[in-house]
Amino acid sequence: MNLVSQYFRSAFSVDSVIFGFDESDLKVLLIYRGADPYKGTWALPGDLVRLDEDLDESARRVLKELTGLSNVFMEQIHTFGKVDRHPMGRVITVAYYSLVKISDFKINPSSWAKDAKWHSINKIPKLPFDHNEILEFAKTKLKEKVRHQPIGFELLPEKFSLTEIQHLYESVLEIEMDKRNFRKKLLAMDLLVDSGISQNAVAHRPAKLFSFDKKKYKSLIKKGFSFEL
Amino acid sequence: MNLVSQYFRSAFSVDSVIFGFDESDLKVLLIYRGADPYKGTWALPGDLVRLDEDLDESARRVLKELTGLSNVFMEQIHTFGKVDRHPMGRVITVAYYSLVKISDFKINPSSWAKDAKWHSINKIPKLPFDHNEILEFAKTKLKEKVRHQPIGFELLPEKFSLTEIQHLYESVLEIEMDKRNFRKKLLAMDLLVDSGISQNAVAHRPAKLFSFDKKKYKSLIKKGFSFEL
DNA sequence: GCAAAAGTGTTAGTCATACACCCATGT
DNA sequence: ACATGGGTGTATGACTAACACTTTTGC
Repeated sequence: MNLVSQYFRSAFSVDSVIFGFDESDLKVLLIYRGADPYKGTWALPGDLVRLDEDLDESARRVLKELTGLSNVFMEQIHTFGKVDRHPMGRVITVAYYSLVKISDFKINPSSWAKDAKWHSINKIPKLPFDHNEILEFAKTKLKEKVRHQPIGFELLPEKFSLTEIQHLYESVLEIEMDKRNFRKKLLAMDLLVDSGISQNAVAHRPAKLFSFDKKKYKSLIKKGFSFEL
Repeated sequence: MNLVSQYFRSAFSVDSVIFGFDESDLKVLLIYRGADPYKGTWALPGDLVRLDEDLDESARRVLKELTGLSNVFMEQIHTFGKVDRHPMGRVITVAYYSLVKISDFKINPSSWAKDAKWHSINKIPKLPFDHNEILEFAKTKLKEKVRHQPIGFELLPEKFSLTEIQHLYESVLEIEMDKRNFRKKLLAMDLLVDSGISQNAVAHRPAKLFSFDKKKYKSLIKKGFSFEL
């Protein structure tokens, strides 16, 4: 048996955990599978990697086909490679997660996805393949990352209130945080700019809206600053 | 073109960054390739994954073939999948790192490795494929991990002095640390047990030797303790 | 007795935590 | 006027960082 017949008989896929945040709730975008295997079940979006595309490219293609979005925070999580994880043959999958602003787009059903819906992170159904395991890895990775890099903002609209960002942290980390201490720490980093705008039409004192100063963050990084929340 | 002919024409490999520590120096085990491609160059040990083995199994097999060791700390780093990274076809590689005690074994040259040698982390030659990039990822991952989990001990003999473990941290993290503060913090965690033994035949005051109490660590973890250095 | 690394405490400053009331708006 | 969430400061304890001299051994 030569090398080609012995080894070059496998495939790899990418699967994406797409996180969004809405109404104080962390959400994940699941698709309703329109193709076998597991046609007709909720699953993570993903696809086989084409022979002529890089892994990261492939993950971005999947995201773009589904959401139309392309400049999005995305990172590799882990690769899952149990022998029998895929019913059609030896397929390992490289898992990615990405962070999107829910309000930025409408979902485009595609060839492999008949439908797609946001699912609250606490109400995830049983998923096919090893997708529940992948999702657990994604949550853990997001928890670690969000404390050491200012990626939470990727999930919020351009302008947001301090309470919104706090709720985001609380729901990602699954802990409660003290309002005064949270604000003190976050504002002390000097990475938020007061937009001068406030909420309106809310039945309480309107909150000031801030935005994240990406340029300032990058320049602070160069000076040795390290984000931590 | 059906699915099999279109996609099931690729392979995947595992590559291992095997770290060791000796004489105050972090080292990496490189092999001298005995097979094409890149026969006759230093490279990371690795092999194609067999169709009937899990990814992690495969990484452990590579390590065992080379060193004979099997109960070793090992963790996945990242998966590298540029289209043209391998000259023989579409091969993505899943990179792992492991931490071994250098004194525990002698290297076994194997089918794919004509020879193997420890290379100081600061003197790594140009490596084939994307192996230099993999090594950089491994270093970064190790730096992050060693601060949040007591894995440094995996690189030291059963019994070690406080100065040895400090040097290990210094060379992994590429920083200098204060002797008194380091000891205070480490001993305060109450994870080291004084073996009652000291160094001998050293031309200075002999150091006490300690060992790491794995059981105690596991029980503290359950109570919510989190390691941090 | 000299060289070499081991071992050991205190102080000052910074950071994390805990905590409660008044304010602005819509209904 | 009431309900709702927005906005703000202080005090205490914990942790971090900086720093220098004595001890034990081999040669």
